[in-house]
Amino acid sequence: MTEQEYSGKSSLPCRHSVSDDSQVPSCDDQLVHLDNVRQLQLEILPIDEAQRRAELFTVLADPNRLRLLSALANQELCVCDLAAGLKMGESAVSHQLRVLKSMRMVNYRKEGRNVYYSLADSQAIDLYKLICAQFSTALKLHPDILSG
Amino acid sequence: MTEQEYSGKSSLPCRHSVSDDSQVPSCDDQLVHLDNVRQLQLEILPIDEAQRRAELFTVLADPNRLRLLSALANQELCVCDLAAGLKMGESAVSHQLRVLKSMRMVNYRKEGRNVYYSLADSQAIDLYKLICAQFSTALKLHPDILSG
DNA sequence: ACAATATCTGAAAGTATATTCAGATGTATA
DNA sequence: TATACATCTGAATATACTTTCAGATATTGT
Repeated sequence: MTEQEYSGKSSLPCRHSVSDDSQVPSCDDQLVHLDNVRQLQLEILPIDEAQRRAELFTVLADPNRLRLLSALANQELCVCDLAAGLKMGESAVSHQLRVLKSMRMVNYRKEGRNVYYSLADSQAIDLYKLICAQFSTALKLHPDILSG
Repeated sequence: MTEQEYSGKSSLPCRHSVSDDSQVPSCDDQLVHLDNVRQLQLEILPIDEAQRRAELFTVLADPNRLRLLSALANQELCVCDLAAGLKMGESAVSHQLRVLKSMRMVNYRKEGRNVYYSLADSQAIDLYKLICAQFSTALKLHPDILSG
């Protein structure tokens, strides 16, 4: 996850063989290599945007957080019911809800001793719902997705 | 990421107050609480499917892997050009390509000393492309997504 | 005020992940 | 064969993440 300038021993251009009419990128000599790399750098997802996208995927990369979101998709729920429903400790649920809250994916509402959480109305949740829809569609077409 | 049965000190049902006509789930007494939890468990994403989805998101949760995928979206590339283009060490690129390969997200083709990688034609990549399309659409609608 | 309850918080422990380094493998070329 | 090169691999290090534990905070009811 570090983004420091790469300065390892292999920063020199490689010089692998290539046919002239090839569609394959080549680095026969330093100039061509540098041109290819510069061209690549224009097309590649910029680091800061890659970082932002990766942060969203990081939040979605935990099965318990996915289950929390799926539980809240139907109704607002308090911490203790979420903990019981997911068979998680209440402290663990609270920690994970804080992660979701920091990404503006859930809202909370205090009522007496309880705190009710619900899906937020945010851009991150919009994207999450779209992804979920894609998952459902893909799963219907290919029930063995990601396992076969 | 452990999925062991929860057996902590707080597994007893909570008993928070509730109004009778409430849409809010209640756990006034043990029976209602258990019913709610059982109902919840029917609606929540099952653990094994949450695990599978989380594994895909885990692969997407690293900025360098997202950048590798974006580079390969346009053309097949060898390890050294990817390393130069992304300013990563070649060993790091190789390690990450192995992760992508294990999820069947990239193919490789050996040509002499070089190994050319390209996006695979797999269900995981289909889903990745759909997610990318959603990202692009959402980003066009909301340029400040995930940061505002 | 006191006890019980629901939630939150921070530290600790265990696990997972990413990169680097050193060296191994396999290929092309002099 | 010997050298250079591209890639891979495994160990080591550093960082990040998840859960648990103990205790803090806040609210309700006696």
